Amino acid sequence: MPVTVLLVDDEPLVRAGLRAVLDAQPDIEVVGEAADGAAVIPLVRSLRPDVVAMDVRMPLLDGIEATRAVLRSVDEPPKILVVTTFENDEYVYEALRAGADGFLLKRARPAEIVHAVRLVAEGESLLFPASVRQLAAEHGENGGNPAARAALERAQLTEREAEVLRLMTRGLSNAEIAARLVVGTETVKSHVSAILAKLGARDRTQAVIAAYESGFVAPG
Amino acid sequence: MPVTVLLVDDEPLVRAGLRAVLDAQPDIEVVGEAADGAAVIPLVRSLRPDVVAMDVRMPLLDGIEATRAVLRSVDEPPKILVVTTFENDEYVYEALRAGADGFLLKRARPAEIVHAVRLVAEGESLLFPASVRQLAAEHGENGGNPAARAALERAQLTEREAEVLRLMTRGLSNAEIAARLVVGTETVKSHVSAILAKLGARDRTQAVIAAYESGFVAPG
DNA sequence: GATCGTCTCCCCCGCGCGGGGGAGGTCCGC
DNA sequence: GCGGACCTCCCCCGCGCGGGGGAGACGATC
Repeated sequence: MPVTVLLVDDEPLVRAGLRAVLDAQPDIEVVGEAADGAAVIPLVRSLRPDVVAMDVRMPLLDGIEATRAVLRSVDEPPKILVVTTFENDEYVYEALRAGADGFLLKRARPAEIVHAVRLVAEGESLLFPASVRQLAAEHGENGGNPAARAALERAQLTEREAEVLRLMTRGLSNAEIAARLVVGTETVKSHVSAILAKLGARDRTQAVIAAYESGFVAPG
Repeated sequence: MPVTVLLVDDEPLVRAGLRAVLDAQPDIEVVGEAADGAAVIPLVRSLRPDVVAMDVRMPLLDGIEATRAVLRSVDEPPKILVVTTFENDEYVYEALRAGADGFLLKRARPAEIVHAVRLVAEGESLLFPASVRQLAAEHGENGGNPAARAALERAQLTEREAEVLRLMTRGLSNAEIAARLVVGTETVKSHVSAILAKLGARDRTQAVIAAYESGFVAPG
C-alpha cells in the first residue's frame, strides 16, 4: 500500500507542485489538500494520511500550532513534514520542537522531496535542513572548516553550543563535558537542550547523527 | 606537565618499541615498565601514571584481569589502553568491558600510537579498532558495502546486531527499533547491550560515533 | 539607561537507557 | 545426541538524560 499524503499550504501553486511531484511516484499518493492549519484536523481524522506536508507560515493557524493540534487531538497521528521557504526559518525549529518529524525546503529538487516523504513515512527523522548537507558538500570536498562553520551559521549555534556539540560527537557525557569546560553539569544540560532544539533532535544521539550528516564533523 | 605512561607487556622488544615511540614526544613520558599483570598494581600506586599501555595476553595475570584489578584497587585509576597483536582479538572486547579506555594495535604506525595515548589521556575513548577505520578507507573511496561488511566482521557483530546498529544510526529509540523489527523492546535492549560491549561503547551515542568512524555508515 | 543575547546555574520531574542477572527457543556442526 | 551460537523475552535497579520552568551576570547594541 502506498504512502498517503495530505498537503497543507496556503499557496495553491505550491500544493500543485507537491502533488505533481509526489503523485508521479507509484508508492506515494496525495489524498487531500488544505489551505490553512485550521482545516487540518478534520481532514487528518477523515483521511488518516501517513504524512502531512505542512507549511509553517499560514493564515488562521500556522504550522507550529497546527502540528501541536494534530499531535494532541489524533490518536495515531501522521508523520508531519514541515515545509518552508527559508532554510534559516526560526519557525521551523519551533515546529520541530512541537513534534514535527522532518524538514523540507520548497526549493528542494523533486527527488529530495520524494526522499523526504519516504523517510518520514518510514518513521525516520529528517533532523537537519537538507540545505545544510548540500552546503557542506559544495564547500570543498571534505567538509572542512569553512563548511562546518557555514553549517553552524545555518543552525544558528552559538560558539559555546558548537563546542559542546563537538564534545558530544566525541562521545562525552554531560558530566565529562562539564569537567572539560570547567562549568557545572546544569550549564551543559542547558547547552545540550538548546542544541537539540536548534537541530530538531530528540536526544544527543540524533544530534550527533545530525552533526555527521551535515558535515559539522567528518569521520576518519 | 607531560602525559605519564606505564608500559605493561611480557615482550621486552614491544616495551622498547613503545618507549622509543612515546619518549620521542615532548608531551609524553614513559615512567615505568612491567612484564606481567601481577606487577601492575604496585607500580600504578607508586608511579601514578596517566595512562597504562597494557598487553592483553600476558603470563600470570592477563590484561583483562589486570585492568579489573587496577580499576578496583586504585582510587584515581589511570586510563587503560589495551595493546594487542590481532585486531580480531576477543580478549580485547572483554578488556573494554572490564573498563579499559582504548584499543591499540601493535602494528599501528608510530603516529597512531602517539595519537591513541594522547586521546585516552584526554579522557576520550578509542572505541573501535583503528584497523577497522583503515580498512574502511582502503576498500573503495566511500566505504560502501564491502567495507561496511568487512568492518562488521571485525567487530564480530551478528546480522541482527548489525541491523539494530543501522537503525541506531538513524536515530531510532529502542521502542522504535522494536516496532520496526517486530520484536519486544527487551529484545532490542539485549542486542544494544551486545553491540555496546563489542564496540567498547558506553552508550548508544558512542556506538553511533563508532559506526560513523569505522565506515559502517557513511554520512551524506 | 534599556534591551537583548549569551553563558551560567538552579529547581522538580518522568522516563528511557543500560547493567546485572536468567531463561527458553531454534538451528547448526561436531 | 549434545554443545554452542543466536534470537527472543523476562526480572530488578540506578542513574543519566531531557523537558519545563526560572534567574542572575555580563557585554553589546540601540
